[in-house]
Amino acid sequence: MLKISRKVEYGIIALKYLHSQDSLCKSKEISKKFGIPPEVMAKILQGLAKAQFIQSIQGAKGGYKLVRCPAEISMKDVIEVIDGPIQIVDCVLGKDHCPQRGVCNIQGPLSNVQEKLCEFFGGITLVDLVR
Amino acid sequence: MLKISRKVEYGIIALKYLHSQDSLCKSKEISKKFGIPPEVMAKILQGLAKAQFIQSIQGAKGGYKLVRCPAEISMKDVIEVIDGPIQIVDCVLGKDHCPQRGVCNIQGPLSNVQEKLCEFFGGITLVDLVR
DNA sequence: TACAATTGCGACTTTATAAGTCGTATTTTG
DNA sequence: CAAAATACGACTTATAAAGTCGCAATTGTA
Repeated sequence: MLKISRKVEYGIIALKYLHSQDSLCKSKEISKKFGIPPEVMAKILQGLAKAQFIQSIQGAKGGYKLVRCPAEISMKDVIEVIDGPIQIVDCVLGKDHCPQRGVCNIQGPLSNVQEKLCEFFGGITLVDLVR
Repeated sequence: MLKISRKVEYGIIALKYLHSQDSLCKSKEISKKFGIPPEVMAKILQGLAKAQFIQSIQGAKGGYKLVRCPAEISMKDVIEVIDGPIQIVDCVLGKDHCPQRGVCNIQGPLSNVQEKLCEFFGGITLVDLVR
């Protein structure tokens, strides 16, 4: 309920670590240091690389490094890259055919809340998470 | 992910309905009107009654009615009554023994985020959800 | 050029939690 | 006493999160 997924946690942990290191880090190195399952860590870093928050360098001696300014990485970004769009209820973005369709009295107000929540997480950056 | 549970949705729907009616409403009446499973609706209303947001009257001719001012019912209240405390990650309130214990670099900052999130939902009242 | 170390990707299994169901007791009205 | 409602707890089912496995692609180095 209103939980941040462990993947997002792992992502933030990794981003913070990459920020503190500022040299090439291997996926296994991070997963070992923080007790994160290595396959999971790998996939998260791959996703973050695809989204251009970090840069990946393949091959032996490869690894990842942060390439964006921490002030320009928000929690909203990280959440959406890793878990997809923030959606407090299924109906708001219209994906779901819930039984309340038509009579539901909360869709409008909640879509409003959702928007504000996005702004909330958009306003929290890696800088805030480093403190 | 960051979802509001269906129970909370149902709770908000019911509270809004009770607000709009302002006479005794039966659980089945609400569940029927909004396509909510009656047993689920019943338990949610029981919880809201226990928490003193609504008043329950037992027996034939019984039902529920709103007894608190809508401006004094926040989403945080509703969420916590129905689903328990808002907890964006397990570690923050210390319940969980996560593998990151000790090396985790995000507990402090995230507990801060959690606090702000509580304020966020504490600031949204039934009045806002009626509009 | 072969090998080791790394990232990249997809399918699968397991586990946890949300959601819903069922049965029965209790209260109150007529 | 019967009918209509709330009250409560145990159980089952469905869904989503979390983790595992296997193999391909890339690159440095002996």
